[in-house]
Amino acid sequence: MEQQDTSFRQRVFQVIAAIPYGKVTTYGEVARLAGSPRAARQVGGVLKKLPAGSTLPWHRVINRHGQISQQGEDFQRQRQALLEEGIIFAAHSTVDLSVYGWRW
DNA sequence: CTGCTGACCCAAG
DNA sequence: CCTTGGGCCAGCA
Repeated sequence: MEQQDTSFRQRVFQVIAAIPYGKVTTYGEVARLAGSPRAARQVGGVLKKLPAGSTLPWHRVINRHGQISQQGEDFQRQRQALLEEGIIFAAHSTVDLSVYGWRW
């Protein structure tokens, strides 16, 4: 089988790195693809500690409601990044996952 | 080693 | 429809 001695964090990095430009996914999906379906929360924990200069497309990860789970400046930053990829937010800052969702 | 925390999710009411 | 409560699980003090 594949290598499972890689840390959870490592696998999360790989999963997120594979999200195509213009697409988004949820924390739950990332957790599932990383091998721990119930560790959606921890995905956020990993991203929170992401180094500032990371090239990882962390902004393409949102919650299952199609909304940004952050607040404050980070919220604004993420929204900006998504808008620049052509991802459109509805009235209530909602992303249509049936349109932009990755591997749905 | 123990306990607390959280950029979540789901089932019930 | 919205609100609660519980679980889950990796990180870190």
